[in-house]
Amino acid sequence: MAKPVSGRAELLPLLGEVFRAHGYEGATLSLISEATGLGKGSLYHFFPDGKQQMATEVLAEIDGWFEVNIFAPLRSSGDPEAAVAAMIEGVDRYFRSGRRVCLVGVIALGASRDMFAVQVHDYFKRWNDALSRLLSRSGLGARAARQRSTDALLTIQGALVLARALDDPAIFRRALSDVSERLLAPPD
Amino acid sequence: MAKPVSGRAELLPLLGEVFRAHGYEGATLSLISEATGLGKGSLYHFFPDGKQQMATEVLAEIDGWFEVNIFAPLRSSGDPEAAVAAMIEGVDRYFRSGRRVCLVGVIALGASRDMFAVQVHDYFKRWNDALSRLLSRSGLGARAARQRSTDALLTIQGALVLARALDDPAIFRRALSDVSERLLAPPD
DNA sequence: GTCTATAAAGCGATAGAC
DNA sequence: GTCTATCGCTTTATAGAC
Repeated sequence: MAKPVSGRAELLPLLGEVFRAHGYEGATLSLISEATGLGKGSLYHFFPDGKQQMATEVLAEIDGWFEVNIFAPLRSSGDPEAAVAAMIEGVDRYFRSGRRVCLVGVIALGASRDMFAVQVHDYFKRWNDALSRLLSRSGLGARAARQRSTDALLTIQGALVLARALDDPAIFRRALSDVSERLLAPPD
Repeated sequence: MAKPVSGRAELLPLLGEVFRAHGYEGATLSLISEATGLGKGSLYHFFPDGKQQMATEVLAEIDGWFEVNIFAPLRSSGDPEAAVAAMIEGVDRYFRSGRRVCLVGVIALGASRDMFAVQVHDYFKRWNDALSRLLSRSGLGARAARQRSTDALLTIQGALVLARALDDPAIFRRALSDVSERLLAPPD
């Protein structure tokens, strides 16, 4: 039983870690209650629609974090090298160098994908759009830019899977460095 | 309710699809019963240790399929180009061009990873070893071979995640073609 | 806003008839 | 080998006291 929690803003990150660790199906109200120090009554006070609302709001909070810290800088930058470097560093910190899993990816793979299909789709689409447009602005053709951007996103997701499967965070850091290199390579 | 099933050999693939679609936690005995057309009594006749045994045997069957169709050919081939092409084609067929998810990856991301840690770790390690040794035999340095091999595995996993998240199987096929190219590129 | 108590349904697993 | 019935427990969710 952790320390009780005052506001909804403090609540969402704790909920996020439970969903990350157990997936949507595996995240029981008991686990959530234990992680937050709040009884079920209190949880339903904050989230009248229950578990689904909790996950929806957690996804929205994650989306908001990436919007501010990753997507927006990508959109407003005129310097591809600096922007890519900043994205890589932000991603490395967010995923704790491969020791933290991507909740959006976890949900994308599971049965709960249908329930959150729009949020999952949007998160990756907006990331992909922001990144590929940055590459386009830097002189790359639209198709090549889109291709490199998609490759970057999928490499990050795959690195999280493999790093966890092999219990080797170095896989993630190495993949991030590869991503950076491929993103900034001269046009083919 | 699907048609009843006679032997254990017919049972495992059906179980596999349920675990794939719902994850370990989400795969309830009711869903399994429905998918196989077998009552719980029959399921426990085949798998006395219940759900955990089912998943263990499904993972073992998947591992066996990859051992025969992917890993072994990689180990015995002297022709890297042909071997990589055969691997890519086998992977494309197995994952139905990105429309089917990787159960080992799904479990690696979830809370049930600890329960199946050895099987998950072994699957990827043996794949990685077989592939990186093939590249070494073809003249690549051991470090570069290992690096390219890891990159290939993680790209496949990430492509499955992103293809599902964006509901776009083309992402998977394109990623496979990239993997093939990077695997067979001349030494840096 | 937090709690306890509880409802109703579903869970994994078992027993025993056939 | 398959089934139904059932056990004991946990699940999500609600009600109502404080």
